[in-house]
Amino acid sequence: MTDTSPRPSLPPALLLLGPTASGKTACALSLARALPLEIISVNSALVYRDMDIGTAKPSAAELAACPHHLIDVVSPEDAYSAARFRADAVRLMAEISARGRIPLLVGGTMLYFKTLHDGLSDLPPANAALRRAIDADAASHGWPAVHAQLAALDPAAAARLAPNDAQRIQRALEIVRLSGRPLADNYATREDDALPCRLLPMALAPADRSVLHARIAKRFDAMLHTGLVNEVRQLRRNYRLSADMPSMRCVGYRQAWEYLDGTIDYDELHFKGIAATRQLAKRQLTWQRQFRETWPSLVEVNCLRLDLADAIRDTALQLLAA
RNA sequence: GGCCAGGUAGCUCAGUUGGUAGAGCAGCGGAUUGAAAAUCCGCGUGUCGGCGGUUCGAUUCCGUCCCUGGCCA
Repeated sequence: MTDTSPRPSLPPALLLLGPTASGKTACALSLARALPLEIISVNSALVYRDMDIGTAKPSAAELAACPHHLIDVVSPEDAYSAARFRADAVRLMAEISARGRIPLLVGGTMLYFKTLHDGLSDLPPANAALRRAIDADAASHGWPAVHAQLAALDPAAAARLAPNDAQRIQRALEIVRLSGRPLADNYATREDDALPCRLLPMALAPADRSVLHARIAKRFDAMLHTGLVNEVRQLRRNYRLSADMPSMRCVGYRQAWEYLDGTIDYDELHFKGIAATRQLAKRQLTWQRQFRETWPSLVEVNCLRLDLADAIRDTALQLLAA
């Protein structure tokens, strides 16, 4: 389960990862024309229904061109998770392989890819009531105080976290309280659901960051012209949403939310939306550098080359033949 | 053309009672186990508009020129 090296006994699964705006969707559709694929989306934003423009969700025609999975599977009011992704992806890979087709896992949520490659520990799931209590505590005393509480319960866990890392402090405290054991003990027990496929990973990376930045700006402009603000207006009307929900923290949606609240003006929406997207791309590329070092079989392709779709198709065919 | 206010980091600005300067944002690097498009950590030398002058020393004071904005002609 922690190995991407060839295991001929298992059927193959192609992986295609890359930063936002690197051309993953087009490559995936091109691959689907050449191979009997089903696509599994590896994207924490595409899971949300009615969030189409800001997530650059594939069009209805594109979705119809090839079976897609893990798109539009939850309400914007709900949370998805890395663990749920892994379970869903493992099940889907097995089902698709059993149909005699090849799973293509494509997306930019790098933690999700990591859960496939490295697996997860057997941890207690999120507990809404406990999280609410911790949030309330942090609101009145500050996260450093919550961090100090964690330090009293589990010094080693606290030592690994910055006093302001709200999300991880909350999760660590949640795990320690629910399990009654230190975080390290929890991490030591691994889930034992082995992958049903051998992973053949491909990555898109830009040879020149500034070109990716230009694409990001152009695409965000297009989203605004296509009606991103109106999409968020509809979401606010049709769902019971708040700014701190995972769906409304997505790039573009957070800024559109602030714009609709009147906190920022249109120019700021434009600037901050593009900046947030660039920052996302940077974090994704940091993950990819790490994958490059730890996944010996990872094949990287420059996403700025003009014959990208052909290059990816050829790479995939080579990996499958090997 | 005259008067006034400005010209300091990629952007918006602070500051130095004369000892060559610092915030926010952007950017860059890193971390990342059920919220991850999240969350957090680290990184600031820039002819302080140009040229002269005063001074041991000028980004700071003086002169002059250039540029920007406003008001008046």
